[in-house]
Amino acid sequence: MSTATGPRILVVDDEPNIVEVVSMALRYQGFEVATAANGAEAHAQVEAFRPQLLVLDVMLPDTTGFEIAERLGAQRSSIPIIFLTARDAQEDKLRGLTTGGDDYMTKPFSLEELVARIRTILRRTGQGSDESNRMVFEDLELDDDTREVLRAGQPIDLTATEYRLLRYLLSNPRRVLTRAQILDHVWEYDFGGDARVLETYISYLRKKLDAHGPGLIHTVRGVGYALRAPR
Amino acid sequence: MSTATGPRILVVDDEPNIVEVVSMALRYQGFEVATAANGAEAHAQVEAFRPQLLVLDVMLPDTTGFEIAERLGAQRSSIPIIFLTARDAQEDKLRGLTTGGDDYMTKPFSLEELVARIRTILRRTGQGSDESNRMVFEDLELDDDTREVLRAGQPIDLTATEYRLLRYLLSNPRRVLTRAQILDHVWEYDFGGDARVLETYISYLRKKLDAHGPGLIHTVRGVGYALRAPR
DNA sequence: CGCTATAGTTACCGTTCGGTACCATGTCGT
DNA sequence: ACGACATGGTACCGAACGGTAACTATAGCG
Repeated sequence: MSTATGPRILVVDDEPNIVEVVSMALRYQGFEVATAANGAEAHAQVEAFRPQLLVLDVMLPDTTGFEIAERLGAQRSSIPIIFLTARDAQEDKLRGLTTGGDDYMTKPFSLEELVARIRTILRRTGQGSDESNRMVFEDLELDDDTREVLRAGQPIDLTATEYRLLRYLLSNPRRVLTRAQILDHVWEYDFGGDARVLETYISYLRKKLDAHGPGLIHTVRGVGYALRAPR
Repeated sequence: MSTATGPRILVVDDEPNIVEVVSMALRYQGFEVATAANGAEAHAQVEAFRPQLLVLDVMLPDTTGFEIAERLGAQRSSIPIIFLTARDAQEDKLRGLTTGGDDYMTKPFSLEELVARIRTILRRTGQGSDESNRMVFEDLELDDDTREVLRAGQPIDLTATEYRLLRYLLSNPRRVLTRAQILDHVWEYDFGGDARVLETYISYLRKKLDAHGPGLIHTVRGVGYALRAPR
């Protein structure tokens, strides 16, 4: 049912591309999304849109994400924030903020990672769905808290990229995902490298997953990949 | 929605950041939290919120924590207080108060420490959960009263920082904790130093813990650490 | 039946990340 | 005041990771 409105998220960034990419991804995930390109718009949108979570670029044309966070004052405690910052920014400033239930990510990030963090925070603050942090498909289980992956009860060790890829596949079981979709979600949004990496990592995943059972990752030639039950 | 209400705690401090950080941490721990920024608000909240414990900054804009404590009068005996004070403040005044079942901490403190003290006091006054003061994971035991740590029955000597770190890990068994989370909880909340310290202390802990058994602290590369059963 | 495009696998290398030993500073107790 | 110990910072090493590339396998199609 498409009328079920998901949690409201406000995305604030002055780079239109980021806003575009992020908000589309979040809408597709069922969130309600509003956007703002500067501090003034952000404050207006907080009033009008009443978001349950903010995705907030630290560097904005007219202010900083920190200032916005401060000016939110009392409401602040009920609106967690995910700060976006350049890779080399001093993390100390941010670190203090994460204790408040906030979090931060360094640009460029993967959308898969962002969605995962949003889900974690909303779950923690009880505003999200009471969905488990656990994804299951056939005899494959993935627990996002412990970061444990089990195939037929057997624990499987995955690297960070392998894990992101598998989680994305698991979040869209049976659906065929195109190469472009997977690259866009699992790799950093500005990844410009060879698209062949994907095949490599699919290969890695299959090797580790199928050591304990028949193949779950199905190739759809000319299109992409899909998670399907083995026959 | 399961709003299982934990013990009610009132946090009083005029620094919004402190209130923010502390109240979020306590809420996450399952406490019900109200806040106040000055003496007037504090008194009002004691009336309205009926907290079972106060976290009370000594220096407030309109009064001092001591005065608030005094004015609470008769109710006082049933509401223990944790005073917060700057490091170099006269600790003599505070020491007298701790005998009454109260406690004090100097800023900056670690959240892990604050939560531990709150738990201790609530347990003592019988208002807390009937949770044991003992944490156990596999063959690892930690007793918060005696500050004893046992691995496979063997006592292990830990320094203060090592102990806080281990306790935080034990309070989130199996869950992967990010570097930022650990630094935020185990080190003082304004710790801005090099995050490498963490690895150093993980190393110390492993050395001491794993002298009596297989590794319990598991590295999740690119993310953080988790307490896991050895396989 | 064989050619071509697409996918899979493996190997390799540069870089990053984590572990540990070592050192400087601070704190506490005697 | 001194010594011992805890804490935090630095440096260096090794391992793991990610991405590229080269080679192999396979499917689709004329």
